[in-house]
Amino acid sequence: MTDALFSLSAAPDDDLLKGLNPPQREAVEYRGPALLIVAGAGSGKTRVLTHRIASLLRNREAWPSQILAITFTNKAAGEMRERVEQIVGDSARGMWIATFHSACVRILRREADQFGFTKAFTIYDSGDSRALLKRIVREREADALGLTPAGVQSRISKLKNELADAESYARDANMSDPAERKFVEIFGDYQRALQKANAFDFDDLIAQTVFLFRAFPHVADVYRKRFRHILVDEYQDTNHAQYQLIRELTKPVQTEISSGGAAVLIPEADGASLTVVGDSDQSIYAFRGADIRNITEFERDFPGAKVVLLEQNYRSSQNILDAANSVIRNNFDRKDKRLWSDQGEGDKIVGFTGYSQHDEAQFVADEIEKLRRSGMDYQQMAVFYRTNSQSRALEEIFIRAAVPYKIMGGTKFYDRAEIKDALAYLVAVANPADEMAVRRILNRPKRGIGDVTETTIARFAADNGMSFRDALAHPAEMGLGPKLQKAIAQLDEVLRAASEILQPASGEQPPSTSVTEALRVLLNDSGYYDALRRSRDPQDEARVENLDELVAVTREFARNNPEGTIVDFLTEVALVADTDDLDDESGSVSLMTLHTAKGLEFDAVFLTGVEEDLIPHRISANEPGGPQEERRLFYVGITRARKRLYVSLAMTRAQFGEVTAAMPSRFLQEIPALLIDWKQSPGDVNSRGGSQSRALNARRPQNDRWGVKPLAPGSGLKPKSTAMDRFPGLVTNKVRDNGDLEVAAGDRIRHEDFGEGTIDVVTGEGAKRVAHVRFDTVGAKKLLIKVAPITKI
DNA sequence: ATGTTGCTGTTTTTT
DNA sequence: ACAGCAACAT
Repeated sequence: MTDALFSLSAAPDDDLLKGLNPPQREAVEYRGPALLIVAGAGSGKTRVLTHRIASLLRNREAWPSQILAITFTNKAAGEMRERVEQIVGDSARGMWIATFHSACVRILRREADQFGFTKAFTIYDSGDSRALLKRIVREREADALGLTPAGVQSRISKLKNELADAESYARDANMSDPAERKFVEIFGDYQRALQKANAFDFDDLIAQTVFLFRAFPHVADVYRKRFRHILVDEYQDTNHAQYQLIRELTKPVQTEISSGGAAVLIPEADGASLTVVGDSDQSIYAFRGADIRNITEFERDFPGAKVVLLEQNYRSSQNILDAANSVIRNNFDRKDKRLWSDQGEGDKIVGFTGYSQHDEAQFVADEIEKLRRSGMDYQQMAVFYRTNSQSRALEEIFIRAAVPYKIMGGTKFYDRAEIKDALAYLVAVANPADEMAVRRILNRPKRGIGDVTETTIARFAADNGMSFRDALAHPAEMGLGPKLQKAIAQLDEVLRAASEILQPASGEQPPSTSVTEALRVLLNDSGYYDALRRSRDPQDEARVENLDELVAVTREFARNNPEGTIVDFLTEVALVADTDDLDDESGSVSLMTLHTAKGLEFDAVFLTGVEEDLIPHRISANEPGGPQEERRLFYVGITRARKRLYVSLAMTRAQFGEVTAAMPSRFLQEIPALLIDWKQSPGDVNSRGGSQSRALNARRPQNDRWGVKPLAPGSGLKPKSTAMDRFPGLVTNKVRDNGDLEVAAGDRIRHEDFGEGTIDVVTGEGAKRVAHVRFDTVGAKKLLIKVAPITKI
């Protein structure tokens, strides 16, 4: 890093400011107690943040260890660290660049002993806490009062985000309402269960850190003295607990000394300097407690705060920005802000209306291939949707069309049952107090231990004042059959063996490979692996592969963290969502929800399912501020696009197993008509009844907003059903298998939907053979030979 | 204790 | 459409 060394000694900031516009420079250079950077989409805020940090370091205004930068996702944290490292080199090491959650975990692990936890505490994800609540709701027989685990969970989460606990809530609650009383009992039970299990749920990570700081000011002071510069990204999405955490950290440090019998507070250090970056137009997490007021009232909260506005957009073409501006303008109650660009108009937005979600997906796939042929890489394209369930139709079509894709977020790797089982084994060793984890693995693989035996063990543990885990060491004393005794003893033995690997009795530090080793011992000696391999269920084959993958993850972890412990590993998997893994298995299109898309950018963006009841989502209609938040979500989607933006919808959508008619989203009409080039407008689909194949459709003249020609009575409007009739089995769920079909370049084929064509080339092998076909009428397409409805002619 | 069947609600977004 | 689950059967 000669570069970094050089720049450390060179005249400080010139290269850091080069290429920045005036407000950006000011955001980098301003020094003071509080700075708010209002950063519109694509205005270069990450650049400003990283340069600001670099400038602090270079000018020796701060040591790396005095900097705390908080982001919302691990991915963003990783990117920021990387970019700072690029500028200042290794001195970036000691900085805390982390998410709220991981920063809090670090603090809590250090201080756990102070308030009744151990360093090895477990982090419960929402699945874990729902499982726990399910048990409590059942025990308390709360379903009779209309309390469901999911409902209770979301209420508790909201309360924790407001820093309320069971007691404080009970003070204000209407305790004459039996359901309310029951809820308070459940909340209390839940919190005690967490404490007993030495566990925190997601919301606790933040809230308990705040409580810790408030209860132990001397602990808080340690961090207040340490962090002199605190920077928070995506500030518009902070909730109350996070806000209070920041407040605690930025308080001045005072020392109490007694002088003449009276205690006097002497200021010892100023509060840390706080920089926040955000854009209230991109606030999309109000539903989980984000409070937009944190940013709108920043100047009141931190008097004397400096505000810098970044409005020039360096990402998108003007047409895209115009669309974004015209949409967001419809939100009242916002400061007017207009993004502008000097990059020129760019291409028009392309619109398309499919007859069904599959038709829509086919359009997306076709356009992706067109873009690819024009030279754009797949990894520069993204498809967004409002709900995860919408990804299915897209996937089905993409597989058939051989479009390489990856789904970001969604059903997570770590949510799979076999992975959770494997992790529960590790947790049972690392944190034996976590009864949920031990119970989970009790009968996995099947050991013949059912409900009755489980209760017997729990009873024995309670009677003898030992933990559930420790009770497993005494199977002979529970009056169980010999088979059960043996099963329990074996489990106990396996856990013991793994514990010796991870936490040797000798007290010495286990090698970094110990996690991999322990996991292998646990999965093999418990019989888990064998049970899966013996099974005839074809899904179990995939499960074995997933477990192999998990083993690979532990190996990777050991490589990256030579000092890493089992607790570090479990922290990482608990906090690192799949969205974060930057697996640059390059060359695939990214599919994700609009929420996941925040903070990302792509050359080409497809906004799909732009329909009423989807975006804005039906449920949002009843929530205060809901429709506005949906509009911001749509705005976030639009502003992710650099060059090409597509909006698409379907006239019918299968939901809950039945097909319903869909309406164009109100947000579509907020985009000026002349910005959209409709390849097929909602009007086309309605008035033509879908009688023509899309590929043959010329663009309709735009008579009105959608290009709908007024319908004469009795005109050729066909019953709606024809749209569907015309596309029977465009996507069938029957799994075709052409496995043995031999095709080669030059062959003529016939496709059920696309007609006849000539094969240009065949790529791939085995089940993944792909035919690149030039059809006579619909142009070039790629087809996965194994599943395509084609015949040779 | 475990496997099978038919019923239920479910799909808003996530650290 | 589908997963998850209670009730019933093995």
